[in-house]
Formats: sequence, C-alpha cells, structure tokens
Amino acid sequence: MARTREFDLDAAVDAAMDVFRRKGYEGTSMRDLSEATGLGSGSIYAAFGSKDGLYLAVLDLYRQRYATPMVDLLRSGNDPRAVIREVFIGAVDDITGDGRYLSCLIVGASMERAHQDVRVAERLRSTTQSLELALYDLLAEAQLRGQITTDRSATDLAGFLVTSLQGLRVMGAINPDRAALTRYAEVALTCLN
Amino acid sequence: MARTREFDLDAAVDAAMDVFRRKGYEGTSMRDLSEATGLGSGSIYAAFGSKDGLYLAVLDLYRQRYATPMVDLLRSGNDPRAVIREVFIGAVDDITGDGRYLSCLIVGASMERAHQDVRVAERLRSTTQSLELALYDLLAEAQLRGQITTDRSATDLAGFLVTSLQGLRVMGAINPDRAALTRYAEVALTCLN
DNA sequence: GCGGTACTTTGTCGATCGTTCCAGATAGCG
DNA sequence: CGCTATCTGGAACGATCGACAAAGTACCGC
Repeated sequence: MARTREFDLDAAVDAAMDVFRRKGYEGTSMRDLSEATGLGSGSIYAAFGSKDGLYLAVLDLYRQRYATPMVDLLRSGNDPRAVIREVFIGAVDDITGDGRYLSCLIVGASMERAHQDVRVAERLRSTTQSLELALYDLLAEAQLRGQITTDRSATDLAGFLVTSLQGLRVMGAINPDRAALTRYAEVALTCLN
Repeated sequence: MARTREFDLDAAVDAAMDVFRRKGYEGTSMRDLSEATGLGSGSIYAAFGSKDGLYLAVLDLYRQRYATPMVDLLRSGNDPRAVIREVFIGAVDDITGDGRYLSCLIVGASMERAHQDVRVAERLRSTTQSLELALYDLLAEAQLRGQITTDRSATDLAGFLVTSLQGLRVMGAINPDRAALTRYAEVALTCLN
C-alpha cells in the first residue's frame, strides 16, 4: 500500500455542498471549491474526477442526509397527519434556517442542471420518487383507515404534497418568512381532509 | 442628429430570455447572447450596459408577458374557481410546452440570482406579490359570497396557491408529465372547498 | 530502513469568461 | 452631397475558468 488519504472525504463533500447551495453549479469555481474544502484542485480531481463528479457526490450526500431521514420519518408508523406535518415543518425550518441563504440543492439542481446532465436528472427523479412512494404508502394506509379523504387517489395526494414542498422552497428563496411559509404548509395539509 | 438604432430592442430581449431560460444566468455566456440576439457584444453593452443589465431587462419582459396577463385574468371578474383553474392549466401548459426545456425564469432567478443581486430579488418579490394580491382580492370576494371556504384567510389561501404554482414548475423540470401535473393542480384547488 | 506507491501540492495549460475599444458603416442635417 | 454623430461587428483585453502534469511527501510491506 501507500500513503493514506489525509482528508475526510465526507467532510470535503459537505463543504462543497455548502458552496453549491449558495452559488449554484455554474456560479461555483474550482477555486471556490478548493478554498471551501481546503484541498488543492489536484486532490479534488484525484478524488472526484471532475467538477461534475464532485457535484454528483454532493447530490448523493444531500439525498442521504435530508431525503432519506424524511422517508424514514414517513415510514415510522406514527400518525399520518402528524408525520406529514413534521416533514413540512422540518422543510420550513431548513429553508428559513440560519439566514445563510442555503437554497435547496434539489430545487436548484432541477432548475440549473437537470436539463444539462442526465445523471443529475436521474438522481432527482429517484429522490422525488422515493419520497412520493413513502407518502403514497402512508396515505393509502390512512385512506383504508378512514383517516383522510378518499376523494383523491393516494398517488395524486402524494404528488401534490411533494409539489407543495418544492413550492415552499422556491417561496422561501424569494421571501424567507417562516410564519407565512408555515401557514401555507398548513393550507396544503387541509387537502387531506 | 445621426444614425438610428437598427435592431429591435424587444426582439433582442426576447431572444436573450430564451437562452437564459435554457441555460440559466451563469451558464449563459456573452457569446451565447450575441449569437441568440444576432448582435455584436458592443451593441449589447451599448444598449444594456452589462450582462446583468440584459438579465434585468429579460426579467421585466418576462413579467410583462406572463405575470401581467395572469393578473389580468384573475381580475377579469369571471368565476373565481374557473379563472384560478385556468391560471393553473396555463402554467402546466407553459411548463410542458414544447419540449425545449424552458424553465420558469422566475423560479430559476429565485434559486440562482435572488441571493446575489438585490435588484433581481426586488423584481421577484414584486412579481409574486402582485400575483398574490390579485388572488387575495379574488378570494376575499369569493369568501364573502360563500363560494369558497372561510376556514383559512384569503391571504393564506393566496400564498398557498402561488406556492403550488412554483412547486408545479419545479416538478415539471424534474418530470414533465402533463397529466400528473394537472392532477396535482386539481388537488391544490380542493383546498378552496 | 528502504523501495515502492498512493496521495498532496504546486504551477501552468489552452480556452473562455465579461468587458472594452476601435475602425468602418450608416443615416439625419445643413 | 459632405459632415458628423451614432451605431455596428469584431478584435483584443486581463482575468479566470476547468483540467492536468510533474514534483514532493508520507505511509506501507518487507
């Protein structure tokens, strides 16, 4: 064997995610990424191959950190309305979080990269579909128990809820008003009645 | 006096809008804009001052062309539910339009530029607020007439509807399925019941 | 402790970025 | 019709882009 890698790969991806969320893909330079990660550009290319490669790694980390826990929460077996509300509140918190203007990577990638890079498009579809599926399972079960409306199919309700989540992220970027976003989320939840 | 300007300014802005919608702000180069508008870079700088200046002009044209007609429709005096549905259908049509992947400039600008340029942020807030206001007036009137629910304030309902519109644009970028988007929009409208 | 190997660093590559400037073309005015 | 102010397209600017090669460094197995 040989010399071991000195830096924490995950920490580097984490730092890169921060930059990409603030500046977008095209707006971020390799220099920005070098400074944020503390790595030379050579190391970045050795580890990720290219700027695109690092972006994909960031996307995967984002999914693992934010989307997966959301899905787990939805599948936790708790009251449907309660967990869905929790997901929405969590999203609003994330949007209005610390004032550092960290856009949602998913929404940003959808707008900026989905049409340019098929690998990005695949990851986005996969992420939203797993979220939709978790919502579907939860809602279909709730419909059987008579806990929510059966006027609309669980599929449509799940898709609508994901749509609302994405919309909240956009609205939050325009005007990060936590109270208002929370009320909009509450209105969305009334569609389950 | 002397020589008059030869090209149509509005047509140039129109062509530039097309490029910005496809490639985003950072992803678009002055070369792209020159080719799209058919103008030399000198003419562009003489007319708009900078890339940012042209982008702001594009944003204003977008508002004039898409947001203003939407507001007019909402204020046309027709049945509330009908005009709101029409607005949503129109948005879905726009999203899934011609397969040329023309992202919504508003959403794209929200994600990519709102946090970098205050003039962009101002325009975005102004545009969404005029849309929210038109919806508010329509909904408040409808509430008085008992046509829609009074469980939620007209303010919240208006904000929620705008949120849903933005969400549809994001979902459309990920998966441009017109039928699905239409069903999600229908679910959103049930919140008025 | 030594050779080999993997990782890090540094410097630099050609290309392209947004911007500016200039020479030539053109239309209105006397 | 000449004069001149304005517009036009393209050349050229310094800076920075993403990417890479070569040199230096630390660790492993032996």
